[in-house]
Amino acid sequence: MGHVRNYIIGDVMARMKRLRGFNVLHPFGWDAFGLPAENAAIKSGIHPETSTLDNIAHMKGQLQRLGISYAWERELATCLPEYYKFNQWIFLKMFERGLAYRRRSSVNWCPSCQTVLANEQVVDGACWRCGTPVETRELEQWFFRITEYADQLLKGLDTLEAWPEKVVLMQRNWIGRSEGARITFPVVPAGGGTPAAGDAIEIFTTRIDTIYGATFVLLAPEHAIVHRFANESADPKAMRDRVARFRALDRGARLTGAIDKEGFDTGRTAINPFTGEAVPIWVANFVLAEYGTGAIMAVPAHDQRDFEFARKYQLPIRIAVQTGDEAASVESLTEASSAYGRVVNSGPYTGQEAPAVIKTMIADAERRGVGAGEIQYRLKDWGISRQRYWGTPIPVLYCDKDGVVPVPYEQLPVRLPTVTTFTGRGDSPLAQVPEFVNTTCPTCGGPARRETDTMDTFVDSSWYYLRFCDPTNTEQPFDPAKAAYWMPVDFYSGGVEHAILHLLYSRFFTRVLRDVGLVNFDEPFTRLLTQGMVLKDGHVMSKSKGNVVDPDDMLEKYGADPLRLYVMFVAPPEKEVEWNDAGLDGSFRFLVRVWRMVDHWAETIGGEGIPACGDDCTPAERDLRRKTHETIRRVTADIEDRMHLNTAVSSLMELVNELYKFSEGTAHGAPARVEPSGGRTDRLQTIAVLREAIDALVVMLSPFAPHTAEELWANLGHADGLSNAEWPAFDAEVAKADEVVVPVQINGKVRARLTVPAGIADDDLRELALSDAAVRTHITGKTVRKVMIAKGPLVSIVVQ
RNA sequence: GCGGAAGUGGCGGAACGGCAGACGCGCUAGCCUCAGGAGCUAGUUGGAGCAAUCCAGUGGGGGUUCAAAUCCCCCCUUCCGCACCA
Repeated sequence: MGHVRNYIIGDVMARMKRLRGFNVLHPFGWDAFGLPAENAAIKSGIHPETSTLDNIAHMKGQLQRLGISYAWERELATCLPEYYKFNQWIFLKMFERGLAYRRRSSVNWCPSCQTVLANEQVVDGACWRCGTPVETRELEQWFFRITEYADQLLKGLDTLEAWPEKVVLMQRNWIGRSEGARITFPVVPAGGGTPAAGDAIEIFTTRIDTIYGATFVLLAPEHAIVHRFANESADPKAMRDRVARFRALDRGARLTGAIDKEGFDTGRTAINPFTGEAVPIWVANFVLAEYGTGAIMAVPAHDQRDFEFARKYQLPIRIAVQTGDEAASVESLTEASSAYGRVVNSGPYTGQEAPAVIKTMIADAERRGVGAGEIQYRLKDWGISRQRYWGTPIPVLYCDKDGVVPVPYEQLPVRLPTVTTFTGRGDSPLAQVPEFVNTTCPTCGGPARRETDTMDTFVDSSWYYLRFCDPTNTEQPFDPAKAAYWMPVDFYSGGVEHAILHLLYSRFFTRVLRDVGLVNFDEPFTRLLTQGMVLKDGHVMSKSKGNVVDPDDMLEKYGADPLRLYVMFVAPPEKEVEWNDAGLDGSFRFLVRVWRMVDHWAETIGGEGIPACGDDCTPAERDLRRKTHETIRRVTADIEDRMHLNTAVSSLMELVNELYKFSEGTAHGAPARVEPSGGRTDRLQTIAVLREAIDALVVMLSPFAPHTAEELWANLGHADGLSNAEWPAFDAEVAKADEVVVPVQINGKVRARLTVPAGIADDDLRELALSDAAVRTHITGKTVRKVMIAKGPLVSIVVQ
């Protein structure tokens, strides 16, 4: 149901914009590769291709029954070679640019299933399928160098004015930029003495101003130099065992929660390049190998983690920054103070203030050749290798002579071979297909082996929006000219679950394709709407919870229009909603009410040749016209500017209520059919006013309830369908009220309401307010201090 | 721990410095009906009053303002994201 909501929102926007005269591209594609289909194959033996195509057929039928106006002629499915060929094409472009590369990296490995698991398949540190504790394995994996674009991706966020702030913030945090410095700590040889040139540990810090308080160095267990220290130690095996234990412990504990800070002394020391003193080097389980340099300078006085570590192992603590007037003593410290302030105990820098001192110290480090300013990102390169079948083959082969060889463009696509048995065991299923694996090297003609990993399915979804511009192109992913016409995407909606990965990857791909010369913009999605989830009994609908509301059932029971209308009416799109059948009844009733009302008038006011509304209206007609135009204004703004589709619907409901009242006042029925040529003008005017209101209503209703609206439109005698209709034009002159009700506040409380001509002069209004009977009872015997007229208008009187 | 969002009738929600509760659901009464899980009309925040009207009221407490659901500060609750990022 959540997806259905998303599609309806998009359809309302698309239909509305079409009526507004825009050329709208509203396409649909199937993100068809991925684990669910493969897991089903492992369980049931049905081939992923079969189940995927079945699913597509079923869902397509559902979307069509919902009346979502997709450009089906541009439909695409990522599992088809016509599409994934260009995943491979883009991969090759990335490879050429050094943006796709291979390195060893750790993965989650289930020893029982003999396979690699994605992070989300690891539940509480164990395999989701068999419950076996997950191990870490080092495998050669392909990566996309997204970190190359980290700065651009961060800066680009500032231009995304029509994105929810929340998503921008999440991306900003995810990218995680830190400004700091890389500092070299020379390593003292095992037996003591002067450090050898070039033998040093590099650390990254954002707080170089605290470096005089750096009393030890901490290494990640994975840090390369730890091996060497072990070899050079008295008992290499003992040290290696401790490291191995840390690495294993670390993993399990990370997945379940917090881990205790632990570490051990390597027995070695390094020189703090600022103080010149030798400080101990320890290994600590909380230092991350993947971030920075995998080594840190520990400043226990000013970093809470280092503080806890120092206290636990009785390592020295030294204060280097003072924030208040009084110097704190090391003995009295109960926690680290990470605030910026005045640098103390810091040699020549003592007395200088952050942030200036940070600049000075970095400059000095650079001049002395012991470090440099550096920017670090939390963002890591994107590992795209999956040891799975149902995905895009990575277009690379391995030749004994030529090494890693990209598949030539003219040999694309590298087709996914048909694998018939799925066990879920062993390495990549593709490795079990010799006809696939064994091939010839395009460079030397000798034997070569194909890469058997497939791509992460996020690759598929990182550029599909561009493919819609030119979905049948066989030569390139899309024609740049066509992309330039349609792109970037003006309106993009989806769940918040895509806030980081999908949207970040798409932004990355867009920039890569820009650098390749295929697109001429940086940001793929101009306006983003993150729609809320649809809940049932307070929980996300899911098969395992058994709380799924099947859209098919609702379509069966109510039809598409009430379902569409209800889903739009129940809450603003970005809010999550609790599913409620009773509300759907209400939407159904509303549509019946509209039908009945239009049906009632259709014969009288239908057909061609109804004149435009004239000026000599009865008060009732005048009111209806005003309501009509006020509704046009509100509905237009609600859909186009605010995307508050729920209030757009409620405005339409108000107009319908008004029409019922109007009909009531028109002698309980329709005036007799009046021929435009010989009719009485008052009747003609009534007809014209009704026609204006009902035409506008039907057109504005059509994005929400297209089937009903189309039928009504035809019944009203419009020869052309709604696709040729125009969104009604707002006339400010008509919408303007003749009279307005002005509240009068006395000391902040509304004590009276005056009905006055619109546009009344402030002085006259003040006069009227002060002479009003109800107002007088509240101000007699008191002193009027102030009378002001606020926009609205509204009168505010202050008395004492 | 850090960051973010949100707390409004019995319910979904409107209003986002200017008439709190639009619109809908539910409920109540009346009309129409053989009947109604149909339709129409009216009512529906709490308290006082026959009534006009008055008092209180947007999680709690303070503040800014002629005027606060709306802006600012503190607190409570719920949800979400990140979680040793040096």
